[in-house]
Amino acid sequence: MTMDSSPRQNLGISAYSWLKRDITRGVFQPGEKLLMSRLKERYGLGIGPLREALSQLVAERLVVAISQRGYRVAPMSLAELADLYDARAQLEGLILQLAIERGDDAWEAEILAKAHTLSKIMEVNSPDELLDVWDTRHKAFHTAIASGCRSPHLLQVRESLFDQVERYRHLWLRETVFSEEALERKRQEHAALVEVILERRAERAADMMREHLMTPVPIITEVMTRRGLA
Amino acid sequence: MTMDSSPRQNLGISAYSWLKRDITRGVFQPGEKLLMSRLKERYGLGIGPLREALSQLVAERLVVAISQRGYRVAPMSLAELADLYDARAQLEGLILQLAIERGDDAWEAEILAKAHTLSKIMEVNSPDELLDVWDTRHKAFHTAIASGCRSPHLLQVRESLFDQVERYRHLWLRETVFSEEALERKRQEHAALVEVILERRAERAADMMREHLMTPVPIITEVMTRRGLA
DNA sequence: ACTGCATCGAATATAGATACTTGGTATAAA
DNA sequence: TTTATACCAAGTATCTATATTCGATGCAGT
Repeated sequence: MTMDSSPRQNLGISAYSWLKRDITRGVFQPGEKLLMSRLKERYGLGIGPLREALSQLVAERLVVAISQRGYRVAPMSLAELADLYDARAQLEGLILQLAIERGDDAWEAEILAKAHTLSKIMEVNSPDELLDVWDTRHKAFHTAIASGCRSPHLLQVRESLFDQVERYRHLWLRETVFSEEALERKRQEHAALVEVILERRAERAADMMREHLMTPVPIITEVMTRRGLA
Repeated sequence: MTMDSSPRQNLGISAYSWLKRDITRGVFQPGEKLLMSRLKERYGLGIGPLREALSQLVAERLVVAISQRGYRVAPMSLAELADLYDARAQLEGLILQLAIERGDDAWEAEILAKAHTLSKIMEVNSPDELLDVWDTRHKAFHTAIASGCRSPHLLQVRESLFDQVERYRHLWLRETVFSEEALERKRQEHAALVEVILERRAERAADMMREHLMTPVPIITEVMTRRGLA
């Protein structure tokens, strides 16, 4: 049988996924030194694959390498928060304008589908499950909108900024998802966004998108200050 | 003496620079398999540092990794050429609009300085030197314009697309720099661009920038077709 | 001609050797 | 007495070399 269930994934690639997840989830603090001995123990891997994974994360700016002095988790700061969200909002605005120019009927349908799935979340057992489900569907909704631009490379660049922002966004998620009031506001913003998009009002839609994406900034600033991360 | 002149750069980082250079310069063909034995021999390094360098290049999409089957140079295609240049033109347009909103007097001065340096190239000994000098100054000119957006992360994303496009751009360079006619046209486009930027006409400037950045596409398409790279 | 087996080559991982940095302590000078 | 510097020891990153595993190719046998 050639249908082997184990495609034998390269250990470096697995190490990459696990490390990325642990960094964005805050298992490793910003600025923290990533000791090879610790990582070896935690993931049960040799140094080689770990160095490979770390090299990739350096390229994605989630980890910084200091020559001959090992690796550290990239630091977080209020300045980076502001710039990262601004850059992302501007880029997403551009992508949305292009999507409105270039998107077809299937694109519109996909947006409506994802918006519906997002707005109707029920039957969740635990708060953590709510967070996971809402987050997944929220991402899917925004990705559906962006995909209309039909440019793989713009979408790739969008992904890259998204990965960098994820650590900050994670701080915001807990504050938002567990507040019925905040959740309701998001619901309204999304509905308004969909409406303007379907009317193909590019300029207005881009403005709304930029504004929508900037709303978490004050909240995250507050959380970071409170926790002394700034 | 603590002033050691050798900061003892990690071999992985050097390997990264050399490999990147050799890939963008076409020493390794698109799609070509990167044999560890070959690389070891060529750069005089062990496998470890090479794997590190390759991992970073994978994150930058210049190399693709096939699990358990080593690494290959990322393929080139007409489809990627078109999308890459489109994405870059759109992004650069956005950045220019922001730069015109946000740039100060020092920014304007820097643009004028770089434009002047670019337009007055003389005293070159060889054609290859002309290519190098012109390319360096051309990049500096465009970077000076972009830097006005004051967003490190947008500039970082711009760099990333630029690195990906460099292989294609290199094909175009030889066709343009060695033609006095093409060079003169570029000179005029740059002058017109500077004029509109200094007048702070954001919309018009962005349009011109997008158009300016798309001009190499037909030429590169022609070269690729001629050489059977498509 | 096709299938199964063996051999070869390449990628991957681990383990060990080397060289660097860092923190502490002791000594000397102010 | 205090401060600064130099030296020493422990820990850590980095590299090279070796072993293992996986895939591919060629040959032989049916």
